[in-house]
Amino acid sequence: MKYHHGNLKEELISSACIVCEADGHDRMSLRSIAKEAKVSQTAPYRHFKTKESLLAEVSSRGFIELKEILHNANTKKTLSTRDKFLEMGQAYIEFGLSKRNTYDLMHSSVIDKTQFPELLNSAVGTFEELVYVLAELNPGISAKDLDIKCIHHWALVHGLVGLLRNENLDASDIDTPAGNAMGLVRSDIKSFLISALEV
Amino acid sequence: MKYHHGNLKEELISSACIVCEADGHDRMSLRSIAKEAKVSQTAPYRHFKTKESLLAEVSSRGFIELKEILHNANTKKTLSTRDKFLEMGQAYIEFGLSKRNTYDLMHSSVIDKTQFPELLNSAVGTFEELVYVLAELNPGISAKDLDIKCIHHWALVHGLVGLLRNENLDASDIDTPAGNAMGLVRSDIKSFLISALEV
DNA sequence: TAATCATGTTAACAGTGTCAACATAGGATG
DNA sequence: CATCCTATGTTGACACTGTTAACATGATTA
Repeated sequence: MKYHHGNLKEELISSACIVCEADGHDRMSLRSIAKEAKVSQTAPYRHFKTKESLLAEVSSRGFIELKEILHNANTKKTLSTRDKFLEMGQAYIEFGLSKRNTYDLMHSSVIDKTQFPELLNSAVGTFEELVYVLAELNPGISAKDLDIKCIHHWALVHGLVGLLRNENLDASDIDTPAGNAMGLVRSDIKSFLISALEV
Repeated sequence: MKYHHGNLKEELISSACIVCEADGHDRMSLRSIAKEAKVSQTAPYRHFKTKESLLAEVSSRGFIELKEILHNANTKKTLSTRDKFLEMGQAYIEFGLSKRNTYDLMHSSVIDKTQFPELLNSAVGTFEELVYVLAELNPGISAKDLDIKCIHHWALVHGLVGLLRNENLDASDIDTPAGNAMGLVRSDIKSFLISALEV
């Protein structure tokens, strides 16, 4: 049996990605993923200074994956620019809903992004993908207005994910206006995006 | 010295509200707030089944406070309906930024809202405040369209809070498009709302 | 007065992140 | 090849966490 693992860092990260999405970042323990890698509970400390820094890596990969997803939506050559934009919006929301816990981590305050430059870059990279398509969609727009438009649309889809993901208002047994509205939107996200983005 | 505290439940809640806002809900320990109330570490369990249920109480109060803030904005009699609506948007965002950690808890997935009916009611109540002003602003709108409009605007301000609060993109030393745009929006939230809400 | 119940207490359990001290594998250096 | 160094692993320990069980006492009610 080898004393050295050989690929521990990578295995810890991918293991953390899986556990984090399965159980949520707050229920993920360093010890459990160390155990899963058949390694002692303190071995991860040779590769990550703290649990937070391992989570930062997981978060970073989340942003990179999201950027790829958005990029794919934005490069479907058969679509018009407007439809690409809509496709991106849908893809974003789908990611937020399907990778629920990872998305949670990505926007969680347990990680101070300013302390992890690599993570900050990944997050910013995601934003850039939105800049591209909005620039194409609004020729001649000023840089400032473009930036603000980006924030606007990013906030909208991000906020919608937050509402659909966390509130659970439509999942409850109680019949409420908010819950019903949420169910309506959830059942036809594309229509909602068309009306909300007004493109 | 009295054996019974007399008002422990209320003191635990208000203490939890303070600690939660100061340190964040994930860094708040039951034991520490029990200690602060000069009571044994298990005393809270006579009033709350779990830590989660205490946090649910904190969250619920957050929603109630937010509802009041929105209601105040919506009843400034000197303002037009449109301005009331804008005022509400600003008030919402200010709450999200100033009561950062409480807002975090309110939208956190550590609490399953469906298990705390009182919390669910508080959350739904906040939504209703938005319904009122939008109904006034859009006379003759169908119930369905009204609901969807609510989701739209709620998602926008909620998403914006999320971006401004968590991303920290503009607080970092790194000069990025996303960071610059965020700074622009943050410095003049009202202008952003006017352009984004298109009212 | 006696009994019951709400509300406190202490002791303990299993689990957590993290650190210090130690051990070894494998590459670099003589 | 022998030696040393460093990266990477180990064990043991610490202080902390939420939570439960068993016990004690204060207040209320029959």
